[in-house]
Amino acid sequence: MLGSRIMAQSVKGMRDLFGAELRWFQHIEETARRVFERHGYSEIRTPILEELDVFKRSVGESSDIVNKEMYEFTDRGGRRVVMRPEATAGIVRAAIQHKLLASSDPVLFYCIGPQFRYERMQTGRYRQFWQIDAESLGVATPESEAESLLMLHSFLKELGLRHLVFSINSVGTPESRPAFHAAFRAFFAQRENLFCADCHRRVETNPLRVLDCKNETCQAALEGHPVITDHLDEASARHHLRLKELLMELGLPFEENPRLVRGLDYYTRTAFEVLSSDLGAQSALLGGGRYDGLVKQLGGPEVPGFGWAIGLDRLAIVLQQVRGKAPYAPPALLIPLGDRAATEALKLARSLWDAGVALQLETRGGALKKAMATANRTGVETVLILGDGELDGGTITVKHMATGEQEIWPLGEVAARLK
RNA sequence: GCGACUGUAGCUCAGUUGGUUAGAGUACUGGAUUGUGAUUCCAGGUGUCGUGGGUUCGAGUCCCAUCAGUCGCCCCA
Repeated sequence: MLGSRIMAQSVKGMRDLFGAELRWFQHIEETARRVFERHGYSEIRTPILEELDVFKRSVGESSDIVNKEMYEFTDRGGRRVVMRPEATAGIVRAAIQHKLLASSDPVLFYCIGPQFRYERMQTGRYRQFWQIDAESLGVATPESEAESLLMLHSFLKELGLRHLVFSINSVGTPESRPAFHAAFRAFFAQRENLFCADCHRRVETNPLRVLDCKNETCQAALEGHPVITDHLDEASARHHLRLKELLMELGLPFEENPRLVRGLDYYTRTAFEVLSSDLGAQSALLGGGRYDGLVKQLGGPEVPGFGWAIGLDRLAIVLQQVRGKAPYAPPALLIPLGDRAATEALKLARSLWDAGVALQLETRGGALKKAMATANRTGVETVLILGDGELDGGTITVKHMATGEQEIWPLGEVAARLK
């Protein structure tokens, strides 16, 4: 008894989803499935646990995720395993394992599920968080990126989000990046005293990361910095130009952000993000990009890929801000009065359920007043009352909670009229 | 990993330089209405004051630790 209070506590950063918030999650997931299937994507569900190397070789050994944020342990068989911190690596691993990339056919997958990162909690940031992920493997064209972004756009549009702007950039290729690094380091050296300690570290390990330092002084010091897109190889430059042309052609709202870089090492060429001001410091609502070297790095053929991930927890917060309550109304409530009606209500409910009608049954057997109060509180729109009078007449009393109006329906018409 | 703040009824919160028996609204239960919901009226439980120590004659209040939450840094979804 003393201990039970302490036990009834979820692990730090892990939460239970239910009620209004879960309604939003469900609505988001249903919308995602509908839109993605319409685009020819199919679902994949990969394991929570992956071999440590899957993430070391993809996300990058220098990244914070791999260095200090992974739930990593040795299982009973002595395997080094990790609870996935992101979805892409596992999906690519699966595609390789099942030889899905053997032909030149594109592989279009989406994946909805929890991810795990051991981090300090903040608004919209949990240690178990949920992502919706879409990956397009096997196509290198800007057209495939436009298609993916178009799908993302209709997904967000159907959720009721407006005024979202895609922020895009190109981070080049591993071959072309050294040219930019050299130019950037030269720029940095001229004014290195203006940058913070973190940036001095970053300029050595990953110069791109200096560009998105949150420090205002550093951002000011970056004025006039060399732009990555000026140092691209010719093919990457054409690719970038073509994508922008397509986005304009399609009327997709975007802005070029030469300081946009991504935290995962595997991105090549196109990188993009969508931010939201409703998320406090955790402004990133979604992000993604191209990863042409990843499949090979994970032991597969040389196959390109493009994908993105959106945070469900954060998306739910934004939707709550702009749309309020989740689009959900509980089904009609059937209230029996008296012992005879209690039996008949179960029979009636069964026939309605069998006919596909959504219905809740009041089984507490208390006063009508109490049942009505519950119905009112939980937002029930229609109440069906079944008492001796109704049973004798083969009817049922129907009350519409919003207006308070009541009417009498023949029992035989209930199924049809409720549908 | 670092910093700031918070923790009192199921929920939202009061609670005076430390002072007796811990409060309001809402929700809950019963009644005015034994077949009608936000309303009104009356009556009533609301609780180990996050947890464990310490200071004190005395701690919801002060100190320490710990757990949890919120918000930043870092990083990302």
